[in-house]
Amino acid sequence: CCKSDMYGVNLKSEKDSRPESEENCPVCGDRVSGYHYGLLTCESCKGFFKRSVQNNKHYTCADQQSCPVNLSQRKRCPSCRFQKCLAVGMKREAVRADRMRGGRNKFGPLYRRDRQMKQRRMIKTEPAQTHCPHAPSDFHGIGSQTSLPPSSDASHHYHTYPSGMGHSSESLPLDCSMNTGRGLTPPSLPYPALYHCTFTPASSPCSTPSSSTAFSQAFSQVPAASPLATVTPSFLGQLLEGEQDESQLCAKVLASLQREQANRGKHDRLNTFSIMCKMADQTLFGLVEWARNSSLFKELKVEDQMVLLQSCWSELLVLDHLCRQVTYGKESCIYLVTGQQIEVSTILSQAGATLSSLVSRTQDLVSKFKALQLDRHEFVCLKYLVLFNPDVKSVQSRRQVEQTQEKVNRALMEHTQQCHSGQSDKFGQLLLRLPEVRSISLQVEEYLYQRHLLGDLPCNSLLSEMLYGKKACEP
DNA sequence: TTAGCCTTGATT
DNA sequence: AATCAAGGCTAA
Repeated sequence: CCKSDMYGVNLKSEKDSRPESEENCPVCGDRVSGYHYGLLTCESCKGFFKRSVQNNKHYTCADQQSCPVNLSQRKRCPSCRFQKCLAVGMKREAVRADRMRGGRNKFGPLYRRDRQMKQRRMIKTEPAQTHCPHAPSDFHGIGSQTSLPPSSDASHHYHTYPSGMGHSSESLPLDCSMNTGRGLTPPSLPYPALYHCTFTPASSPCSTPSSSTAFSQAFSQVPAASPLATVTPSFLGQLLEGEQDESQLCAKVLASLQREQANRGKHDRLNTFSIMCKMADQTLFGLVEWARNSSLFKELKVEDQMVLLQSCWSELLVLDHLCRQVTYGKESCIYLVTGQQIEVSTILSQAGATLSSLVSRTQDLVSKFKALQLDRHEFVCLKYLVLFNPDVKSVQSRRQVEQTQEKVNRALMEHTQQCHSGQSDKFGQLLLRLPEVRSISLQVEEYLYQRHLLGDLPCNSLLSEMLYGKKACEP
């Protein structure tokens, strides 16, 4: 069968075929040694967390509470390390007050569910049946829950990790113009506390039948109750509070994709491009929600809100993508919002010119951002700077937008100077990247529009609506 | 203090 | 009996 090597992307290098779980510790990136205090972590973070809780430690960060926590620097700032432990979902309650040894705790079932989910996502749906690269493809790993034939031999294929046996069917046969090649590696959640976000009640925006437009729906959503419990003193802190939780977003997107696949027939699966569009669409929903919950944004007239979002949605998507790569992305892989990863080389070897160039440009930018060691504060600022763009035509309260942008700009400047005084002119470096973000986002729009003309774009999506809306406004 | 290895013991 | 996440121990 031709499916094995026709895309030439099946096996990773020898050295990559690790004998154990693919996952890395969400705190420091070290090798995981099992479930500890709520999720898969490495041995050292397990120990660190245990000591911290047992001895009731209260660390203080000597810097700005945004120190990098990784394998080489995890010892540097216990405060930020502990914060990150909590942030990724390690549970204090799992540390025993009575210090009793052995046995199991109440998290046992959680671990089991998590394992099941991970395994399910590794199981592919169906063996690739077509030899024709023109045929639409499955997206292995998504929707497997609902589409897995009960007693199909397919169910036996993926009990081990994918790279080991060279499962050729792992490579996705895709429509020619956008091959992403090799199957996605099983998602390792950035914040693997997936059990936190077991599926949301089916009220997510995407499932709404389209009586009105997606955009107005996104706008008519009742804004989520803002988590105002803790009020951070700093302006930057407030901006950061509005950030959505990546694991929740991930779960939401996965759930929506699974619903979508479930609603389709066995032979009517979404192809990879469509799935990417759906992911982008869901991410976009999240970004609109983010903006709308932001107190700064709420101060604007609704008309201005819509115009601004209409103008910068693709830039926000690009920034969001960049942030995800910088935070979770491994070298040479693209990290999707679902937690899945695609090898860049794979995409480059199979994508057309436009997409290749897009991916390369974006990866270049990722490297630059990584080199600059962007922290979360800075990313949020960039998002705000992009959102509050006073140059957008037909903004009514231009002055207000301008002032907000200046305020965020100042906050960003002060932050970079205070927190990263070592990096001279980090502030300037950050701002200098924005034109490239803009340019990439325009190229994305252009690319999507081309695909739309080819009829490839799923309709009734916020994504397509934004795209057409903007095209309609252009001269 | 850190982190790798060891012991424990309820659950499967 | 096997599993595996708790806590414990100890050299660096």
